[in-house]
Amino acid sequence: MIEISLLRENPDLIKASQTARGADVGLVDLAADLAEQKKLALQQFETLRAKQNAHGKLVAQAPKEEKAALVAQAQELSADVKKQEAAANLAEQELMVVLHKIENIVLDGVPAGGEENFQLIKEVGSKPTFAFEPKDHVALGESLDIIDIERGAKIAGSRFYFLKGLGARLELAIMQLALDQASEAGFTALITPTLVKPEIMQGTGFLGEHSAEVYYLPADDLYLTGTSEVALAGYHSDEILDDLAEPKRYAGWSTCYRREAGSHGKDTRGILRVHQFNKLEMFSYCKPEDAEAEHQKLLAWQEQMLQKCELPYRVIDVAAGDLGSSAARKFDVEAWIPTQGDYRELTSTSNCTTYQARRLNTRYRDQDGKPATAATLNGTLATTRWLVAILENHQQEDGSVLIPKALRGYLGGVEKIAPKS
RNA sequence: GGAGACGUCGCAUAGUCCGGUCGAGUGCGCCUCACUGCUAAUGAGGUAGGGGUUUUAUAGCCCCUCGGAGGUUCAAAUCCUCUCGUCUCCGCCA
Repeated sequence: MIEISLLRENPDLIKASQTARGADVGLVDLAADLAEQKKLALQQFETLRAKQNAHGKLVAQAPKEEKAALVAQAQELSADVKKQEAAANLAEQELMVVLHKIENIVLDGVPAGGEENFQLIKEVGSKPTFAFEPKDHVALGESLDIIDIERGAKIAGSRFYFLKGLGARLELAIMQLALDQASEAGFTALITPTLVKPEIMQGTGFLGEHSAEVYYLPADDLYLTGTSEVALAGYHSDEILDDLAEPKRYAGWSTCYRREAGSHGKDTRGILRVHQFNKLEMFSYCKPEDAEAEHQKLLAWQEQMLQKCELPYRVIDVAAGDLGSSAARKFDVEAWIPTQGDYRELTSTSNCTTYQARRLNTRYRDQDGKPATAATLNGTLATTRWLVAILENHQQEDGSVLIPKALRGYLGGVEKIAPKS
């Protein structure tokens, strides 16, 4: 949610942002009008209520014989107050509906346009060259006997899979490596609930643009989360954090569930796009003025992980139209996938500035001890999808896959995964 | 699943039976000041959040919030309904 005062003070900034996103610019003037109406309605209500309160004190103190007359007056007042209160509430609701539709103000420097208008920031590492025909991760998973997609489909349907043997251990190794790195960097590990109540799903904004993506359990009125960001963002909701001199950093591990409703026919092969996977997510709460620096740090930590996994990658600055509504800027780190001849997203980090925290009412005490809205940022540090990049980039001519050195310690020293004979 | 108790301003509690003098007392914690070789102790004062409004500002005034949502009433922390959460006992079960 954007700041209401911004509607009055700098509507042009919001409009420019909506334009860059290709979002509805008309919402801005509409919201400004509604805000004004709400304010007037509220003031009228407050004036009447003040009268009613003052009168109520008279009633309370009046001697018995005068009470009946005073109560009769009070009854009239009460009716007016109720009417005006209802009007003020209605105005508030109308404002909120429109306000929630306005997306976060994109930061300076974010490229305008849609998905294809991203800006390339850098390319790191060298793409592998193969003297043989490289296999894709599905073929490797099968020949190494570490990914079983057929049986996944048998028991749960398409986009489900089993990780087996060293495949299962490799996934845990990636998670462990990421968790260790995060812990060293000062993150607090959190294993989060993956079922949440409607108001949390709503509050984190995932029932808006992503609602078709979300699994829902009607019998219990609970939602399955598609990322631990939901739980991590809700963690400090309705709280005032005492000390944000240093950002508060959490590393949330959870299984993630996604319906992939809008992606029929896309990435149908393998485990690139699945209904269930594991993810380690970084999440930072910080002062708004520290948010951009924190964003760079999250990005640096992500790159560090890619480098530990010895993967060639590029970093892109995602265009305004391709940002989530909460994000003011987003960087994706994409790994090279040899058999696709293209880069694919392994991590994504968003600076949500105060947008997300305002809606969830997460604040901190500034230098004067006054509460102010915090900024939130999130970024992936590891997911199941990393297996795809690791398997494909590190495959050898003999059909084996070399394990990146940084991961070997988590696999009991195993250096490579060899095909089943 | 059954029975019951509870949810109040950082923490602990009073207030709820019998509605108005309660936006709310006390203790602890914390902050400021005084006293004091230092610390401790003691004394005085302060100590929730949001919104609006007046003012150069300090500050003041008004409105809302006693887990949440409704309702009754001229008036609700207090009465009623629902809901969420916590705890205890019983049952059942990974």
